[in-house]
Amino acid sequence: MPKQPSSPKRRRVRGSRSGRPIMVLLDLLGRRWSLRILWELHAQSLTSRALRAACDEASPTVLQARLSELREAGFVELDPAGGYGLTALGRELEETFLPLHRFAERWSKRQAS
Amino acid sequence: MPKQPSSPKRRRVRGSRSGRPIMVLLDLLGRRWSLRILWELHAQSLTSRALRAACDEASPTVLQARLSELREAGFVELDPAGGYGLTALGRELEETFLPLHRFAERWSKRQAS
DNA sequence: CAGCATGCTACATTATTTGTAGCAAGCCGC
DNA sequence: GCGGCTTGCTACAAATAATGTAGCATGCTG
Repeated sequence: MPKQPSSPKRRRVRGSRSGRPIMVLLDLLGRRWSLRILWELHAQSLTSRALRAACDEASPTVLQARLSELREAGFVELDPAGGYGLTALGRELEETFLPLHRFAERWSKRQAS
Repeated sequence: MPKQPSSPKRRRVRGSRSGRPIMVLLDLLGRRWSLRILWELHAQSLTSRALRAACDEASPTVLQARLSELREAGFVELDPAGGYGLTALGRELEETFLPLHRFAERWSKRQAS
């Protein structure tokens, strides 16, 4: 199977050897704080520090890393006058998550287990 | 309360100090392979090894960890006769992601940057 | 200029993930 | 009941990613 035989040059996309867009996206969103960042930016733009505060004071290192990735992906942008915000594309993506909120509420109630 | 560690010496829930369901969910889904697992289980149940194959041969350690978490969350279950599958709740959650597929396709095309 | 906020980086400490090997239990044909 | 197979799952060292704290350079405002 397509495994690195012995010369570990460099991995490909990370999280996906297939490169199928959905896999790439799933992996990107599956990194720590990615979903949370998109979520927190949902209502308004935030400065990097305000975002950090919104994200339970996550370390600036990861936040900055995620922000770079999300910017590169075109979901987030740095508005020169007012911190980070979602792009049109990012907003589209974010809307995808809206049902998640309702789901989470329902889910937490069923948490009898 | 689902999770609220009473000892202040150590970390709290991980990913959320608030314990708001959506934050807990966002954190759970934001762990590596969580989203992917739910995605791969979308069409059919898979044995742990088939799932591993579907997930680019991710290490069984994480897969097993994620599987436990997702089972505890009530999204996934181990069908004695046929491997892992989504629960009704898990299927509900998974349906939330369906628009993501279309989005990913569109996104990959706009990947001019 | 001082005072403050911003985006971002350094870096040592921890935590998580990876990769590989392997276990015990169940099933099948023999 | 013994190989030969598959299953779910675990061990564990090495690699990678995240955390927490400090701090830099820049751009304000007064």
